[in-house]
Formats: sequence, structure tokens, C-alpha cells
Amino acid sequence: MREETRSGRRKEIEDAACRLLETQGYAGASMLSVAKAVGASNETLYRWYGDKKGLFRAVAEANAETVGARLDAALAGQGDPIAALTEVGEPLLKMLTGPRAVALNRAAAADPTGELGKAIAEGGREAVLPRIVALVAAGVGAGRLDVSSAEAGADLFLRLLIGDWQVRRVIGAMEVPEQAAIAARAREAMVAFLTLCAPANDPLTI
Amino acid sequence: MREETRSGRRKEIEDAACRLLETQGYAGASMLSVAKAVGASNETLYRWYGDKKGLFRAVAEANAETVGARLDAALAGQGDPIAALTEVGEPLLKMLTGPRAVALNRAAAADPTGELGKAIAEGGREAVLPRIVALVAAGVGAGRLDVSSAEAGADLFLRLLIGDWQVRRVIGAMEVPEQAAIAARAREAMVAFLTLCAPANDPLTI
DNA sequence: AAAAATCCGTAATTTAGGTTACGCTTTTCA
DNA sequence: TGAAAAGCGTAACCTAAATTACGGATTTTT
Repeated sequence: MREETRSGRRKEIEDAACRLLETQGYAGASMLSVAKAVGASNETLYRWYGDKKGLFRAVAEANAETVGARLDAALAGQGDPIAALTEVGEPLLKMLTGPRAVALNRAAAADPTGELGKAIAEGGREAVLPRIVALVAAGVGAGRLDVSSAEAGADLFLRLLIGDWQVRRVIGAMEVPEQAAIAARAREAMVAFLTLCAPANDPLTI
Repeated sequence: MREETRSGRRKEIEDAACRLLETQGYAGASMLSVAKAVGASNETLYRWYGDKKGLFRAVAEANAETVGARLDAALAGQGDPIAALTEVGEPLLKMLTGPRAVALNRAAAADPTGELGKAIAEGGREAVLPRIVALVAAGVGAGRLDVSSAEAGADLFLRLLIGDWQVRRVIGAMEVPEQAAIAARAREAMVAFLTLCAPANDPLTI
């Protein structure tokens, strides 16, 4: 199989695996069900991915690239860091509480070895945080934000934005939030963030 | 078996189940391993709890009572709501990121029916939030806090305190935080909370 | 005290899925 | 073009655990 055919085939397989993960959970997404979903054989899946965990690690890694790309798209054309932060909250929150992210996090929670957790963390916090840190740093550089470090500022932004929505989604204690709720949360988080971090405030050690 | 003997026996079983949950995860905590751990038989466990999920639902419910009791103990003797809020952050964060809470949340994440999630939510947010809401309401009543609602204020407090620590613990992307880190986080969250919610500030719609 | 109910220890039943194997077909490579 | 490699469809192998069953022992009830 040529590399580009194989690459497309791999994407088909990984997409099917992800869909099954969302609908059946990790335990229910058997290798055989993935194989049948794309007209592949078990042997091919094992040859290409090694084992079940290998397949879902690949799914997580592909997702990490997608998250990064989507964030970059949301930030494209935003020269002003504060405007960019204001803009990015809603799509970010929507991604993190959406079915795919939740399914991946549930798989990580169900994996006692911790391997999936590491792969999934790359598509979660590790894909998100550096971009937010960069925006906060740019805001500091422009005199628009006053924080003890860009990292601490970014962390605060994410806490205000996400809170416990993600964990409640993962444990099944919360349904998919509506778009209006996501938008309201993003707005409110940004207001709180600026109240805490804009220079006009008392110097607050954040 | 008399009721008090049975009640004690049940506690033994549930404690053993919880320990196995912490060390082996939900999939690894088989009914047979629980039975062996307390010298009971499978038949007794099935008779008393119906099925595996029933056993772990009972574990979650027992834990819910424990969380509430521990919070009340941490709040005992605190007449001043702001002092109480200041005092409760650290023990709360320690509980929520500790091995038991994490193990229970992981079990919930692994359960596709959502039943464990519901039971566990009772010991999590649903045990915690009303107590924080009451404290915030008392702070408002004493003119010490200015928020749009006690619920919104309590929610903000928890976001600042917990952030994504819980979900990162659940997916295996974070180790148990050290006591010093927990204490620092609780302090910083309280400072941010008061900055946002103390009446001296601009009226902020939180 | 005797009967009934329950518990223990063990094994049997059932099911499911991870993984490997195999014959045939298709694709790739020399 | 022919040989080798890889992929498909299917089945076999293996393991583990959820659940039920059973005989004997213990506890509870009458």
C-alpha cells in the first residue's frame, strides 16, 4: 500500500474508532467493531497499531493535532491579545465539553496504565496552555495585563473558563452545555479575568 | 444476621471495595476479589447489592456521607463566613484530589450507563456546593461579599480553587498534589475570590 | 431443639473481547 | 510478469470476570 493511501486509510480507521468511542465507550469500542466499521481485518489493525491501546493512543494523538489546528484557526487574524483571548474562550470551551473530548477523557480514566492519559493530555491542556500563555504574555508585553507570570495568568483564565465543566462531563454528571451557556460562560470568565489581571487593579499576585 | 452486625459487615465490604477500586481500578476490582478481601462469598455480595454496579453505587453513597461530614467538621466552630471559606478550601481540595475521590470518579467515567456518575456526583459537587452557597449567602448577608447570587459566587469560588486539578487527576495526567501546593492554591484562590467579590470592588456581575 | 434462612467456599456457566491464525484475494515490488 | 508482501474475512484460542449454583456450616427464627 502506498504511503498516501495508507495514510488516508489510517485516518478512516482512526475516525471510525473515535466514533465508536463516543457511542460505545472504551470498553464497548472493540477492535472487531472498529475493523467491521471500516471493512478492515483484525490482523491489519494489530499489524498497524500493535494493540487496542496503540490504536486509541493514535486516535488521541490525531485529536491533539486537530485541537491545536482549531485553536490556531480561532486565533487567526487576531492581532490584539486581549481580543484574541476574548475570542478563543467559546470555541475552546465548546471543544473541551464536546462528545469527542469527553469520550477521549473517559477512555483515559478507564485505562489503569496511564498511557492514554498521557496521550490525551497532549491534546488537552498541553495543546491549549502554550497558546493561552503566549496570548497572556503578549498582553503583558503590551501593558494590557499585569500578572506575576504568563503561566499563572493563563492558568487563571482556564480556571475561570472551564471550572468543573470538564470533569462533570467526564463522569456523566452533566449533559452537553448549550451554545448560549457556553457563550455566557466565556463572556463572564473574561470579565472576571480582566478584573483580576488588568493593570488598573490593585497589584494582585497572580 | 442482626441489623447492626449486618451494618458493620456492610461497611467492611464497602471499605474493601473502595480500597480495591483505588489500587486496581474499576475493571480490576472484581466481585471475587472484594469477596476474598473480606472473607465473604460472591453469593452474599450479589444477594446484598444486586450486582457489581450496585456494590459500587453503595460505595459512592457511603462516600457522599463522609464528604459531607468532613466538610461540616472543617466548618465547625467557624462563625464568620469569610473565615470559614478561607478555612475550607484546603481540606476540600485535598479530598477532591485524593486517591478515593479520583478512584470513584474514574469508576464513573468507565461506566457507560451513567449510574455511577449520578451516585458519585452526590458525594462531589452536590455535597459540596450547598455548603459553599450557604457560606457565600452568609457573607452577603453580613455585607462582606457582593455577588449576583450566592450560587454564582459559590461556583466562582470552586472554579478558582479546583480548576482542572480534578479532571487531570482523573485522566492520569497529574499526580497527587503536595500539601504545600494545595495550601498555596487555596490561599491564592481565596485572594482572587475576595478581589472579585468583596464589596470594595467595582460592582462586578458575578 | 428443630426448622428455616443465610453465609461461606468453591465451582460451573456464560459471555465477551483481546489477540493470533489461516486461506484466499489484492497490491506492491523487483 | 511472477513472486512476495499485505490486506480481508473469518474462525480459533485464550483469558478473565460477571453471575449463578451447590453442599456444608453457621446463624436466626419459631
